[in-house]
Amino acid sequence: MLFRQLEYFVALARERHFARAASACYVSQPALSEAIRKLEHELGVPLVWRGHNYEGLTPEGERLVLWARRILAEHDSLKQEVAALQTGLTGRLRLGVIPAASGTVALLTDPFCAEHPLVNVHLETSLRSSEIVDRIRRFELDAGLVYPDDQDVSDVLVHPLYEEQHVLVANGELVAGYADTISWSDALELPMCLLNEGMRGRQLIDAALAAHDLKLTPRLETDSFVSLLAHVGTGRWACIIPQTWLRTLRPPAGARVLRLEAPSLRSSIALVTSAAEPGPVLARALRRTAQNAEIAGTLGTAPPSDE
Amino acid sequence: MLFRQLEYFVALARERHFARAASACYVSQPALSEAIRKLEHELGVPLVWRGHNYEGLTPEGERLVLWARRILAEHDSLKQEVAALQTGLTGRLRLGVIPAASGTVALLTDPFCAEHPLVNVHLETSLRSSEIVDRIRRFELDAGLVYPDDQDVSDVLVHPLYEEQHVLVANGELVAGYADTISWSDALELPMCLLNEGMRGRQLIDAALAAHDLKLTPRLETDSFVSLLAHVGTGRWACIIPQTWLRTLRPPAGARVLRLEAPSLRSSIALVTSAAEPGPVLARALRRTAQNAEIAGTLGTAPPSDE
DNA sequence: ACAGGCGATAAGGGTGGCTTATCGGTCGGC
DNA sequence: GCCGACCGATAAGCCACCCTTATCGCCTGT
Repeated sequence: MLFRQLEYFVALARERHFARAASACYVSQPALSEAIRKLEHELGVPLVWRGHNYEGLTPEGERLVLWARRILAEHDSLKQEVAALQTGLTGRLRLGVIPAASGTVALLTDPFCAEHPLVNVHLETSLRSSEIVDRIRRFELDAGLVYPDDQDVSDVLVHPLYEEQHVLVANGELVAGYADTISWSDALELPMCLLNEGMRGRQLIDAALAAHDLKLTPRLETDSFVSLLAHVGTGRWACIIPQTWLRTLRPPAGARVLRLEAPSLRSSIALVTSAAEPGPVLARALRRTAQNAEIAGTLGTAPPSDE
Repeated sequence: MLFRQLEYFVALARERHFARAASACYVSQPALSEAIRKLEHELGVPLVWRGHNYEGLTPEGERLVLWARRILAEHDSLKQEVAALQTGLTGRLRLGVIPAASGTVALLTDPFCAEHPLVNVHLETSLRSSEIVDRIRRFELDAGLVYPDDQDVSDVLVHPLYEEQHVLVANGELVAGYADTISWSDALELPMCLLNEGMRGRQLIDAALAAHDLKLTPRLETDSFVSLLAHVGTGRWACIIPQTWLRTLRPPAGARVLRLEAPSLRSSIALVTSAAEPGPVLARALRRTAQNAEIAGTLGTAPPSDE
């Protein structure tokens, strides 16, 4: 059995299409077809349901693809680790980040890159926590920043980094009557833009409101924190975002930041990595960086000022 | 990189000799030499110190061999698991057993073989606990029965099975004056044969005696429980062995079994398996058997009678 | 000095995997 | 109902890789 066959097989499981999988592996379609056939022959089991199209994996195939992904991941880890012994860490760190942490991730990646100048970091910042954890399990990502709550964290290592606390951001004139705090019910009176209902950051807000028997129907919904702040920047909108956003990015000109009355919204952000032992060097190095980076300290000292 | 290259490399690390490693892999010596060379070229690091003889592995090589063993073990696990889905469990379960448990191991292997008739079980019963654990870490054994005390059990799963308690076995005439108990100091008066000083079962006895400021210099030492009992069978010797031996094997004709006065010698026996996740199917199945087999119950009910 | 052991090198041969070209079969659109 | 597009299997040829045997260079022990 060859590593190449396992790569082809994993590609096929991912692409669900022989020709696409072949092209993803930079080989011709017959080459991939035959490799799969050889694999099936060697194991003595059909791995793929063969209709006239690809029709999914057999139970044996489903089982094999888990092992294959693991073995290929360890194959990568092996190469990276050996390479690290001579030149220091190299290679690519694939990091999945929930949008809420797309600003704070720099507090992690920046010291990491400083420590390991030869490592290439690839970020994906539009993923949901569950997608990130799944892809770490499939060894398609090395690590992720997620909301660990409500996640199935079996088979992954969870390393809490900091707690985010939500604040209201609005143009100074819209909230002229408030010192540095605003009640939830007053907040509802403002022209509000929020994240989409499918997003966890929004669900946190909805849940907090529901606890007060309040409900918010924002005039504008978006999938991006940046566009939230951009709307605030027009002077006619308010939004609710994690305060951590304002420590790493400056609030729009003219905007003020108000704390929301208790119960404040808190949700923890964690670094997750595969629990496979000993796992890829890069993930280990990232965990080490996270321990040293004092991220909670950097973010948690004081709420951002609105000067 | 091919699985075959990793196999060759692991064989070389084990045999410490190119020609022997090649022969162990059923290939010619140049084939193995070139495969290693290719591996080094591919990784861009020397893996083997090249003098005129084999001179050990470089740091990178030491690191690689750990990964290689792991990957090859997972490769095996993969094949076994896929095969198990169609025909039930098959393959070979490699089990390392300390001599003290070479009788009781049947309580585990027997139900296991009954449950999984297609599995071939290979026992090695002359290993020390530390050797067993090391070889499990190197994926050369699937599981073992060991004394978990004093062992470094990182990277392995430990599953306690039962406690052994030592008893004295001697011909009836030698111990005619005793009911069913004998003191340690009286025991010293008997012509005693014991295990070698290097063996854990002997060290337990020496430690217990040392606690009473006693010391035993047996007339005869051996590395085998069977030969101990054989000497007892002559009628002129006494020995001290775990009682569990007498539940699975009958004591010699004419022999009597006496409990030793407090503090009784107790030492636990555990099943250990690799902690690699999810690990080989066979090891998982063996753990399941161990849970169901009620071994402690079977052995611990009452001390063996000497009828 | 010489023999023997060890690992590297050389030359040749066979297998296996990759390529392009083509086929058989199914499905969707007109 | 037919035609075309798409999908995966098959065919034939080629190349590369890996294994073999034979030999060499070097060191070591006697």
